[in-house]
Order: sequence, then structure tokens, then C-alpha cells
Amino acid sequence: MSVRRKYDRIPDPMSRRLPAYYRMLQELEAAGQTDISSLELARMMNLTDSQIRHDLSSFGGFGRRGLGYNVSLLKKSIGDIMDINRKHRLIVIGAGNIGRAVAMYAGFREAGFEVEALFDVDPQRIGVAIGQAQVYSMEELEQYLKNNPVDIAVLATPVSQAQKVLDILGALGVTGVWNFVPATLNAPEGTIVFNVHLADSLMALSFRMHEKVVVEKNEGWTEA
Amino acid sequence: MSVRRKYDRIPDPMSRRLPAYYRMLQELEAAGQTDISSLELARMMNLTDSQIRHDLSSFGGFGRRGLGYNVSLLKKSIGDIMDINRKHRLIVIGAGNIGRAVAMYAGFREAGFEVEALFDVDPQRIGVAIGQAQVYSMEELEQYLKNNPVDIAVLATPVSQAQKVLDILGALGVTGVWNFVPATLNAPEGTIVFNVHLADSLMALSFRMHEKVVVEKNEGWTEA
DNA sequence: TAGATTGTTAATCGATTAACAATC
DNA sequence: TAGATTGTTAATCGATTAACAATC
Repeated sequence: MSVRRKYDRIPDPMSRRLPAYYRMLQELEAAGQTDISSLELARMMNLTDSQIRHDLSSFGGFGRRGLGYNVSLLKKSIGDIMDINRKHRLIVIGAGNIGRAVAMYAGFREAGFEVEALFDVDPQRIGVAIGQAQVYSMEELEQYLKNNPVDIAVLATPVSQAQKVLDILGALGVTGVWNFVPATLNAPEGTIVFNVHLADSLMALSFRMHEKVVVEKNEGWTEA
Repeated sequence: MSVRRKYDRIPDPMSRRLPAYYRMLQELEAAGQTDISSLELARMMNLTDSQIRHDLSSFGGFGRRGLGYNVSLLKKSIGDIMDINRKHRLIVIGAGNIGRAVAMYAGFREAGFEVEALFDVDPQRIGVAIGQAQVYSMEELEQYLKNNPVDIAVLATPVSQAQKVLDILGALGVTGVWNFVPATLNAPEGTIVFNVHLADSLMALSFRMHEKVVVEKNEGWTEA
């Protein structure tokens, strides 16, 4: 791939915007829009046009001066950057509520992220089919990974087991972990862990709701 | 509450750290640690001690010079700031995979976020019990909200229905929405919407995994 | 008291925005 | 060509880090 990059590592705020660009371009493509300017896109996404041009040009110019960006081409390019224009194979560790919901959520499959197997220690869960996949015993994990290389493991165990399982995954060569366990984990060398702390976002919502009320009730600083 | 605040609106990066502080303090409290310095906390959370002191002092000094911070007091204070030291009543709109998983996830209930009802249009789902709650018809939503004021609505409908339902929620006076629908929605006036785009974080993980490989294979810039 | 560690201000760093030449 | 809009550099803004006086 010949994408120009101006950073050693893309800044985090910018990497968070990439999926948002992609989603918006998907919507535009579905709506049949073929071209878009940075200004239009900015209005729809609550960003500035300047920021959009800055972001996109840092990957190397997907637009045409005077004409704007081609929706399909830009979507394809951003997809390449994120490496999502191919199938990803996932396994899920822990077949509880969260693990099952991830395995059954059709949206991921549509986006090319396919859950191929789940693993659990509970004999009640082993052998059960969840969506397109099946629950295996944790004891089968090592053999499974030898026969079926996976791209990403979804971590959805109880908190008490999470670090141990993460270490095992790292030792077995899994390089990407999508972690739903609300614990502070140490990533094994060579493994990237992306944390989804659902309760955190719920707290953040509570905080903003509360803050809003305080600000409305009492303009200016609240001094101790 | 007499929390000192130095900002009109707490900066977003800082508001993201508040739940992380809270979670870490919970772990420390559970482990029986009574006091902690900004330096220790920084090491455990991969932050700088300076940032921690800066963050905490902006809410108004919970520490004691020479001694550090009291774990329980700090946890309580941050809980007050986020307004999570009380029960929150939730309803879930859409009793599909995600809606059901949220309703059944014990972690939220333990943190004081209680799902009291779900709503759906599918007659097959109506009347079914999910965790501690029950699925009602969407037609019952308005009456339900009149009788049972809720703090937060979880939006987990199909994409096609999301904006319509969000507008209804706004009109019925719901001030906080925790949105799991992967669409770009317009928040009704007076309603705070917190978006959880699960697919986005999966794409972000894919991006970082891909970026890492590129960087390792080829130091320096890749020019077009 | 001496040592430790906070709270706070100033310095630095990095991300966003503004401006405009390049060019379709 | 004239108008539009990108790509890119410079200016600004905001967040993080450093430094150290205050004080437990």
C-alpha cells in the first residue's frame, strides 16, 4: 500500500476520527452521493473543514482541488488505512452476556469481522451454538489457534480470570485483543489491547448530565 | 455539593480519566490500601504524577501535602463529581442482542445503574423477562415514563428507527441517552447523547494493529 | 525538624484552526 | 478563464508536563 504518512504514529484523536469518517462515507455512499467537499463533510460531522483536509492530506491527498472528494474512493482509501477491506477472524473468550452479544451482533459480520468460535470453562456452555459459531472448552484453545490463525480475540471473561487469559493469548501469539473486562490489564509484549470499558462511558454520561445541571443552576465558578 | 471547579466545562480528555481514576481507586480500596501518592497512582495508570495532581486539584484538593490521597475519600469525591453515588434508573429501547446484554449485565447494577424496563415493537419479545426487567410494547413508553421517571435511556434499536425514537425520548423529557446504534444522530434540545460505537473501536484496533506492522517492517516514512 | 508530597503557576508540547497558494 | 476547493504551512489554542513554594 502506498499511503503517505507524515507521522511516526498517527495521533490518537485523529485515529478516533478515522472510523467516524468511514461510517459517514458509508452513509453517503448508501444515499447515492458521489462527491463531497470538506466543508459539507465538516457540517455533517461537527468538525471543521480545515481539520478534515488536514487529516486526509496527512495520509496523502485523496481529493481534487476545486472538486472535492470522491465518496467511494475516499471510503476505500480510509478502509485501506484501517485495514478493514478484508475479512478478520475473531474468537471470543468467555461466553457470558457480553461474549454472546458480540458473537451474535450482525453488524460486525457485515463489516467483515467474523466470530468463528467462543471459548468458556463452564460445561453448561460448551458445545452450544451462538450465532454462526460454537462454544469450545478453554482446553481446546491452544490446539484451535494452531489450526485456525485468528486476527483478534475478544476478552469477555470474569475480572478474576482476565489477566491470566490475556497472558495465555499473548503466549499463543494473538496480536490483537478487544477487551470488555473492566479491569486494568497489562498487555503482553507484542499484543495490542483495545479496552472497551462500558461502565466508563456510562459514568461519563452521568458526569456530563450532572455537570450540565450544575452549570445551568449556577453560572460561574462554584467555590469551595 | 461544594466542589471547586476551574473550568466552565471540564475538558474532554480529563472527563475520560475520571472513570479510570474511579475504577483504579475501587481496586485499591478492595485491596485494602488506604492511602496513595500521585506518583504511585501515576505508575499504575500510565499517567504522570503531575497530570494526576493537576486533574485532582482542579476539582479542589483532595490530598494532604506530605501524605498523599486517602483512597476511600478520593473515590467518594470522584463519585460525587460524576454523580454515581446514587441509584440511576435506566430503560432500554430495543430488546435485541445489545439491549438484552445491557439489561442482563450485572456490572451496571452493581454500580447503581438499574435497568427497570425494556421496550420493543416485536410482539415475540414483549412480555418476556430479561434479567430483573421486563419487555414492554413501545406503545406503553409514554405512559411508563409518566409513572416512572428514568435517568437514562439506552438506545439499541435498528439504525432505521434510531433518530425517530431519539426524538420521541427527547420529547418525553429524557435527558440522558446512551446510544449503541451505529448512526450519526442529532440530539434533541436538552438531551445529552453519549455514543458507544462498538464497531468504531474494533476498526481502531484493526488500524493500530496494521500501523504497527507497517512501522515494524519499514522504519521512517512511506512516501507515495 | 526533616522528609515527603501536594497544589499551583509557568513552560512546553501537541492538536486544531486559519490562511492562502496551488490547481482542478 | 473564473470559481471552487484542496493541500500545506503558519498561527493559535488547549492540554500536558515541569518546577517549586506551601505545608503536612
